[in-house]
Amino acid sequence: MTAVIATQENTGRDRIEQSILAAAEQVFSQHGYRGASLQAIADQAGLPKANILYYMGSKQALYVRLLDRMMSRWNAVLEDITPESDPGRVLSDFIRTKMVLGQRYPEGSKLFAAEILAGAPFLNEYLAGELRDWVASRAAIIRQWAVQGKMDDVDPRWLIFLIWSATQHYTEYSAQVSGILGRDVLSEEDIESICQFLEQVILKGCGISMPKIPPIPHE
Amino acid sequence: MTAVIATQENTGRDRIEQSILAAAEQVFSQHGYRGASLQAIADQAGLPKANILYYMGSKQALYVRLLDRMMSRWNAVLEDITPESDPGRVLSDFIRTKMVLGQRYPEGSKLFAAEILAGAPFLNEYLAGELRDWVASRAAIIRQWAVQGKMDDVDPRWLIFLIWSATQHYTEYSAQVSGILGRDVLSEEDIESICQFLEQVILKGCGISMPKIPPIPHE
DNA sequence: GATTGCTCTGACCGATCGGTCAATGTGGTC
DNA sequence: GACCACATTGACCGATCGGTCAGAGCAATC
Repeated sequence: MTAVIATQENTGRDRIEQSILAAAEQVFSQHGYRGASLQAIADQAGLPKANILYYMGSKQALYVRLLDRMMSRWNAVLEDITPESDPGRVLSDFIRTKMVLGQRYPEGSKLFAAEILAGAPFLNEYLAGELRDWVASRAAIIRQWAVQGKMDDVDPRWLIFLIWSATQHYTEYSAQVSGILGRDVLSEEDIESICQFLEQVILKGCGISMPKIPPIPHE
Repeated sequence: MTAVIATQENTGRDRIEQSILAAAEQVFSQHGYRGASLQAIADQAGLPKANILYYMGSKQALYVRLLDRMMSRWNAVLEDITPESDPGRVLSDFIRTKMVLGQRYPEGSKLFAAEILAGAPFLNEYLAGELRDWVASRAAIIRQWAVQGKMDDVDPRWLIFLIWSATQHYTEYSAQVSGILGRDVLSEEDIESICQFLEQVILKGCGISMPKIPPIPHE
């Protein structure tokens, strides 16, 4: 009572905003933009509804902010590959990185999926702009790997989509995967087993020998 | 005016129901169960809102009916495989059948995806029951193929999920794929190119030689 | 202790939600 | 043409939607 503790900052603006974002991510990811209600987000965050709007301005601003946050988490993926890179190592890392990202931000991934399902009304520019360029540049490098004989001559775009879809499946379809496997969440061993399966099948399927040195330790 | 045409049956009950189902599938697939409104469905169908409820009873009944219809379209897939089947032929057919289904019923596929994203509130029983058994029985057969040396010893569950996700991607993420490829819809050539890629990578990745005879002509 | 600048929130707004219902229309039977 | 079963739909219900706002709470400054 007498001592003033300055470090805790328990009700700081930042902390409140983060809790709102976390609650909103959960609700939006389940029901999409239209299906989510500010009241549900407020209940999830344990705050009055008016408080959500005080901090976030509007439903749309809150939603866009979540999309931006999720997209920023992807920026580092496949950032530094070159025609000289080892395809096995790069693709193996790509698979594991995407898998880890999905496991770390399941709500964010589902939010992204719901946005795409709705026809990407808020992400059209991003998809046809930044992301398109991202894919094009990576595809160009992969094509060079094929020319160099490091791998089979497969369409790089389909390869990228394959890795995206195969890894995303385990977060966005977690309800289906859980129902079929008969457990609520995937264990560490499950994840490792899936990663090894995807590495083995995709690399071998593209005519790439497995990398000798184990990939970067994720985390 | 004078001649009564009895064959057209332009306002028959069945025709109206089908048009409502088509409209509802489109709206539900975009916005999910919560996000879809009966008014939007009615507008899409060109009918008054009360008419929708007269034919379908309730929003939930309409939704469940759409889910049932979509699931029934899957029943024939991988129905008649045995331990003696040729893995290459079976998996190749599986890939093409799933791809064609997704292209034929894009709204139904997206509806299914939205339901899973929401946590599968209406499909929990199905997933943990019928579908689980379906996967288990197919997985058992695939495992026998591996024992017989027809293919590598990969986890059949991950293989099934891989084919599901890779094919579904092109319908459920069509907005993303379109944005990246820079065209509104995938051409016949695109689809064929994707099928060949998936066949090649997945079969080779599982240690299966490509089937000599081309697969069943779809359609 | 008066003033100031945020933080917070109950009460409220018009619009829309899923759903009900009474009234009217329609086609066939006797 | 009276009757009947179904088809159709405008009007309405209470609940909830996203969003606004006035005012209470509160800590710091003077």
